Amino acid sequence: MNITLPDKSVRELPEGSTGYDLARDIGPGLAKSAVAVIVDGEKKDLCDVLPENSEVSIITIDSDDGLEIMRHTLTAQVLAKALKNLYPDSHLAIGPTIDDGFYYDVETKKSISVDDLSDIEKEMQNIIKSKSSITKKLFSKKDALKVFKNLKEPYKESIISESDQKEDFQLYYQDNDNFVDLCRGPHLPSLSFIGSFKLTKISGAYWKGDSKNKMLTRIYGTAWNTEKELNSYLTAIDEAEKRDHRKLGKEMDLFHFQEEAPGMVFWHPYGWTIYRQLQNYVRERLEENDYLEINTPQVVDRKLWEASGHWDKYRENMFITEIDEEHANDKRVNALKPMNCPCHVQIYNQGIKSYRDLPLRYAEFGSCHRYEPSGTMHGLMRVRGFTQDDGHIFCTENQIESETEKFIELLSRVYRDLGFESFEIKLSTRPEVRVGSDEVWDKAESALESAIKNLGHPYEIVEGDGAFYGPKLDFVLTDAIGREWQCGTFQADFNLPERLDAEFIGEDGKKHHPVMIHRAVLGSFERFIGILIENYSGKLPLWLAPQQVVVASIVSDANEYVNEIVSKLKEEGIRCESDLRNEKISYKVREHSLKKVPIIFAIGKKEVAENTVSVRKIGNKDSVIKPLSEAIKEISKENSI
RNA sequence: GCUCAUAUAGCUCAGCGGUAGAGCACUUGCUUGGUAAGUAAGAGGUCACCGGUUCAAGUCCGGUUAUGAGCUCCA
Repeated sequence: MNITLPDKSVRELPEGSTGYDLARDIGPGLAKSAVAVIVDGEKKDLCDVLPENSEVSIITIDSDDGLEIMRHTLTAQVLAKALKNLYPDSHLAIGPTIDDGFYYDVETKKSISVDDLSDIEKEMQNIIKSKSSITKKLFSKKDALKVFKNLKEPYKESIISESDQKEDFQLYYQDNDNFVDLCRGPHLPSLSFIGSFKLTKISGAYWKGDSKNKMLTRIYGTAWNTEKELNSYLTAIDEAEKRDHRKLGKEMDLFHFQEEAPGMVFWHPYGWTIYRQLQNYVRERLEENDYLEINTPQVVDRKLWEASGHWDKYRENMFITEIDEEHANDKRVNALKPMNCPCHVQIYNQGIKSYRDLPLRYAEFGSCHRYEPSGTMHGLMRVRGFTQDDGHIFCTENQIESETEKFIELLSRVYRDLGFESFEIKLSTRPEVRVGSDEVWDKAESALESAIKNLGHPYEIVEGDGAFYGPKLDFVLTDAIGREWQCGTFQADFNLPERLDAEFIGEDGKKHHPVMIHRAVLGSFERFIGILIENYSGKLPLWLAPQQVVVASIVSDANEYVNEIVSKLKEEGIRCESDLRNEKISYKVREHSLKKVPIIFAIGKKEVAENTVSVRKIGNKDSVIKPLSEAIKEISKENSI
């Protein structure tokens, strides 16, 4: 039979040849490192018989596909077997690969904890030492079910019985052993290909990801071809932990949380300075873009939430308050606003609006509260009390496109200024359940899409992921270590203006409902500041840094000059402090460097005599001596963006 | 909300049945030192909260709250 290789060359092999035979035919080196094959685009085991006239490429252990297969074999054949050896009464569920590693879900009688991981690792090493080869057999549905019924593996049974497949269930075996795993494969031909690995964490996970189902134990691990790669991965994880905003927030004295107000931020002076800088910056951009800043109540009667539909659909996420009878004659039920939109419509609804008033852009730094489930909170990233850089644009259908363009331009400017050079756009289109006619949806979706196209920005369409009230754009930025954060959003809404009776008088003299666009660039100040801290590892750009300059004396004779410098810097609007403590300069430098102060002035006898400053910038080991006036000029320049 | 873990001095952590410990930070003394930790002394804790076991509980057990890692959720 003839097999076509990736370079289009054709090889002739005897009937019934396998991927391994092909590899051996090409060369002994390849045969040694081959772990699987891709047959007509599908990954197959090396032991599978190749079909006539197929296109085949060989996966070697050192390729990305090879690594993934190794991780897969490690979890399904080694971790699973180790678990069965150590906990014979456990039931195996599934064991897929993920980025950088793998996990296995298992149900155990006795709960497994992190302390058990090293024992499990040891058992895995024992299994790997056997260097067993892995073989597979094909079973019919009926026979496969029988096998797993005998093995008392209900999850495997359920996978098989729910499959549409009738024949060819693949069961994998190791030498001289009764361990069996059901798997779509492919697997390594032998355990000798397993590289370096480490079990990393343990947690619960619902069977099939459904919170109604039983919770299983999930064991996570990471695996690499070499010890070196494993170590550099583990180091990278440590580095990421070092920039955790919760840790840096404590070290830099930015904010804290406490038990009495879970999920609500206590902003310290330095943290609040960052917040204010960011807010001032956004406010300037909003003013440039013809937004009108407003402010609306935080505690609002349930009647409004009933009218907006939130009471029905969102109540379990709302903080509800009751006013006690001592304080009010009739008992009222209020809710802390989880969103600003209904309140913005109330402002829109004051007075009659004409088509000439549109588009009307309201913006609010809206303080919102949402009762997030307890397990979902995470530092500044997911909180219960937060402030959105929220805005609502009331416009006609015809104005959606130009408003979209204007918004994307605003957002790109903001992200660029904040240090995020690129972002992705996701366009979510109509879901199954929705309000509004198809005609309106057609119009809105194409308005959003052509706005992005006009600006030449790449985008991705997510079919059916729009809200029930309209299509939306999501903006995802990438941080310094490659993580993605969905921050900006732009959502057309055909529902709320109608529900809350927002109207305008059109050119035809008749009343119409405007389209309402919900939009945010940062999303929430709290979360965005968390992202900024992590992106910069706490070393914020000068204009955002809470303390911009610390002026530290080297000898106490310089104290007077230090105070003079501080007041001059303050006159220039530079945030600075003096450090006159009775400590050595290296001690002061170390301390302020750890607090990520961007600029340290060290002032000794020489500087006093020459009216200069010794400037040390964060990240630099060297300092530069320059005249005070020059130093101030440079900092002021860098400070204005 | 679910699973597992954690909660001891301002911070980072040790102690794991016999009436609290380290390093750093803090205060004071000495030191005036040139770019990432000068030195000595001192002060600082209802061991998250509530209950139980025990002659005796940070220490063992149960509950509550918060936090962490995941899962689920984020109209």
